[in-house]
Amino acid sequence: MRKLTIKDVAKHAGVSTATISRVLNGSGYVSEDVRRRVLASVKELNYRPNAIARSLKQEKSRSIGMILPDMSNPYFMTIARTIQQRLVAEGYRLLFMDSDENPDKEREALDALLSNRVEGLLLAGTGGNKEQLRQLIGSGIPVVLVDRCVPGVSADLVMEDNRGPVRQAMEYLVSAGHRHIGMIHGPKTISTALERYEAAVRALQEAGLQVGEEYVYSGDFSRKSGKQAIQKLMKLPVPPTAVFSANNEMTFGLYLGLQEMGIGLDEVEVVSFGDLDFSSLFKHRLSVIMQHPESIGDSAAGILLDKLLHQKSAMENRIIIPKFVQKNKLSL
Amino acid sequence: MRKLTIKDVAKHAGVSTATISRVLNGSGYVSEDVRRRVLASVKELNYRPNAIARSLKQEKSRSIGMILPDMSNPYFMTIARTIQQRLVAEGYRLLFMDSDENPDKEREALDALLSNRVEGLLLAGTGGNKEQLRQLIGSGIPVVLVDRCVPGVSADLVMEDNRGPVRQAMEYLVSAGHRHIGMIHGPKTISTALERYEAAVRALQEAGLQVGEEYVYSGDFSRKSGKQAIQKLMKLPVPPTAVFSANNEMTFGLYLGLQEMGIGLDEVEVVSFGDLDFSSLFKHRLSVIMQHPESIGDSAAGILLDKLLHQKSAMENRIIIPKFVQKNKLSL
DNA sequence: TTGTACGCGTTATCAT
DNA sequence: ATGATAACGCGTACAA
Repeated sequence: MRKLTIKDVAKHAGVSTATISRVLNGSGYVSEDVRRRVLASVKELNYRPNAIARSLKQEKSRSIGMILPDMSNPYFMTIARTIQQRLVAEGYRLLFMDSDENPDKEREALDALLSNRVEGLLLAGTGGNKEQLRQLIGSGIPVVLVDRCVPGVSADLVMEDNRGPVRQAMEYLVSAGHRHIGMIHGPKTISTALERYEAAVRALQEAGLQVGEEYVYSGDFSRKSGKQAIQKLMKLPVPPTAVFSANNEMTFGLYLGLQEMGIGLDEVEVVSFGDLDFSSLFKHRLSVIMQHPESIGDSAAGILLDKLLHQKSAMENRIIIPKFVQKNKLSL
Repeated sequence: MRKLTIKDVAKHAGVSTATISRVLNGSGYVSEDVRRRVLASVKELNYRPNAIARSLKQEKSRSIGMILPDMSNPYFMTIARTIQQRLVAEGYRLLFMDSDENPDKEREALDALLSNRVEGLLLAGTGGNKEQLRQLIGSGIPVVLVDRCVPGVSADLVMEDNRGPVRQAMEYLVSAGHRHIGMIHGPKTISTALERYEAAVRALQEAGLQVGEEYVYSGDFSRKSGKQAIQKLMKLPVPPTAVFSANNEMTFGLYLGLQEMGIGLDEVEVVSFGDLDFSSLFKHRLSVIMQHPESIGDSAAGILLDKLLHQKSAMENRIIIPKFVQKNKLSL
């Protein structure tokens, strides 16, 4: 089966290529008679327009780039899913890449997307590649930062408030009587990690609690690092009675770690930024700062589409407020 | 910032466009002197070749399509992640779409991918769109079916053996003394669901057990349907003492359902096709048929790349054998 | 070693 | 209402 082009269809239908194009795009006038003949030929030959040629001619790729840090984190995948659906519904295709929290990979992804002339970019960044991002934004391509801001780069932004809920969570822990609170944080190059860290430390200080350095563990948002963290914390001379974990994956790791050490999962009071959707299945003393990935995705896609479809240019910052929920109060 | 083309670079470097192209693609001879000048110009202007034009000219899109049923199922996302990494490493880009187990969406995705002239396709199908798939394969585009075959469509295939492990699992349940075994299956249009179903029923029959219709629930591979299933099963006059669930998400739902009904999670012996990676955290009597999404992804990408890069044409069927593991024996 | 010019499959402009 | 044709940005055969 040879490569089928618009010319073949034109020949088959006995009209010019221009007419085929007009029928397929609904542009210009075409008599009902000819239209039917063309459509018949298209169907018979099973012709499908070449999107690449169309893109070149129109100087529009109809594609959007998205770079997320972790394709195996349900939080990001929910965002991805939401965005994907909205964009496809509007006739865009999504070029979706995974940076793996690695600025180098992120940079490569960025390069690839630019070569493909994406019309817009959605990014949950690693914190690096600031210069490229600035250039990119300067060049007029709409960029929407998702979940995380990139300090020094000003762009549209959809994220969740990190500070407020963390403060609330810490106040809860203190009021519950905890005096030794462990902290498992993410890489400080990532804005969400930094904000959660700062807010946590400040809230405790204001509550009159000193946070010993040995109670703070710097993880990398991975399950594995959460596990290592809790195992280190629980071996302290005075182990923490409560722990704050800065994301869902590390919290998961935390519980796996406790389990492995033979420590009851409900012996430690835990606050997690981000949900563990299976937590009702085991005994815990878990409170969660509930995130809203669907809202994030929806807002981000909405803002991007506004710029793409309606040339909106004002910059938007949408902050979604996560809710602090004591799951143990609900489920046990 | 205007749109930058190869001509601008040529002008800036004082050479012809052909030379620029040669430098950038490492094709043909270019003097070291000129090469340096060109690269300097490229960097200075921050020029990036237009992948769309390149694709058109070369009649190669350098992109691969992938359609998976569920972007929120960790099993599929692990496959996706693996494939994505391998393909990107070889210079391909991955157009990744989500069919949501819906043949209509799958069809749209297929159309979009064909319009984009993907050079290969990876598909975990819904079971529909057979005619299109046959055409597609006939047209010479390498297609690798992933995780699921599509009956009546012959193509390369990487999947896991469904029958063997299920038989093993059923024999285990029977030998453990269970006489009332519930079954939660997926849609029979999906090959994995059908195979698991048939194998389960046959194994029980051969063990001399009649499976009452009321013990069989037809789910849709979703968490929600697993929950509904168990809630129905446990309300039977004689509730099952063991349940077989045909995928990970339904097993998750199963436990959520038990939890909601106030039934101890370890009161029912469960066999799940596909792992629950958090199961060590709660009391269970769970056995798992462990799948190997990384192997699936790796093999699938490998086969596709062989065809793409080395024109291999022989058809391959790779069957991976999942291991039956009694998790309770390990973790409790 | 380098430059000229054509063509990839479309869409859009200008005739008719 | 329809057709001829230029142009989108690039790679490459051919010429020099």
